Amino acid sequence: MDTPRACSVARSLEIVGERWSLLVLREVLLGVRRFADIQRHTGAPRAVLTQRLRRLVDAGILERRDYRPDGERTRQEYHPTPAGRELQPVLVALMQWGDRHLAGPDGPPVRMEHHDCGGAVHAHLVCEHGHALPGDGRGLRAVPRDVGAG
Amino acid sequence: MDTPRACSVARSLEIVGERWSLLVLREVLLGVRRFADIQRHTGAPRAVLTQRLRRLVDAGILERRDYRPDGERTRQEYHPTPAGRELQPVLVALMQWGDRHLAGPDGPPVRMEHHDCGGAVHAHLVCEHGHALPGDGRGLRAVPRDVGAG
DNA sequence: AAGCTGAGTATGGAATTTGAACTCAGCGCG
DNA sequence: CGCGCTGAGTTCAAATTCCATACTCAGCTT
Repeated sequence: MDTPRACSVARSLEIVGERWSLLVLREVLLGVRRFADIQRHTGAPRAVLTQRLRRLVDAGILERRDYRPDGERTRQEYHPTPAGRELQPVLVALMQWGDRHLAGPDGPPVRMEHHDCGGAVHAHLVCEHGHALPGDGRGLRAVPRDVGAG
Repeated sequence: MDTPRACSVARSLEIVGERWSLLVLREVLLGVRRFADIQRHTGAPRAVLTQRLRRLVDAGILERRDYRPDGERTRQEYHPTPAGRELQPVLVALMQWGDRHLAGPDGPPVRMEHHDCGGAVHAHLVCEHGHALPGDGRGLRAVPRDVGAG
């Protein structure tokens, strides 16, 4: 068998794995809605940003809406869809890894906190029976479903 | 200020955000150690795989070791480091999103389970006081530490 | 009517990616 | 000892993608 492994990680990355995609999503989830602002905050070139936004909209991760600020003409803004919001754990996990391993002398630049209690939020691995797994994934087992004892 | 946002997501993606990097890591975490096998399972071109492996090693995510299978000469194999294992939550989060939103008719191709109890494992958002957040990140608040949005 | 601004398009050169071919080392066989 | 095989890359040209800069277009404000 020399076909690459069938895997949801690969499928997800085909959609959000291109450069800038996750940063665009980060901005939108932070509440930044407009093309120019997203461009400024991410640093993505405009042409690429156009492509990415289109792709994220097509994938059902963002939604493009018209709106009309006072004294301006109709603009477009990008909102997260439910599917887009469900990528939060990916962003939080990436962020906490970066915080741990790549933070500069000033420490993490952004803190994610629980709106209700102010506590720092982390992505944890938990099994359906409520057992917590360590952050390094020890105790985790991958079970392919189309290989082996078929 | 027109500099892009300082953010650990961006920093992490600078290291693991290139094409193939996370798939290579997935393989290594699944126990695939050798160049040719990683190449087969991911589908990455050899030249790119060489680059990515080197970069992951440089970043302290993988470690390259020599070993000697019976009847063969010395080979190299790639092992995850602790920092590499700490990316598990990222992979699990990506996988669960793909499972939910991109699974084909056969359902998810791989299942992550808790070695001790067999229960399905998920990446959850939890605050330090033990409060669980919903998977779509509602109740999550980002607090920048050096930038004001207005 | 002209100017300004947000949201893109157009464009051409630089950087990456790709697949296919090539290299190199060393073990097992004869 | 020389030969072929295999794993782990390296080289190379073509295709793709990325990037910076310049250009367009709509419509509100003056």
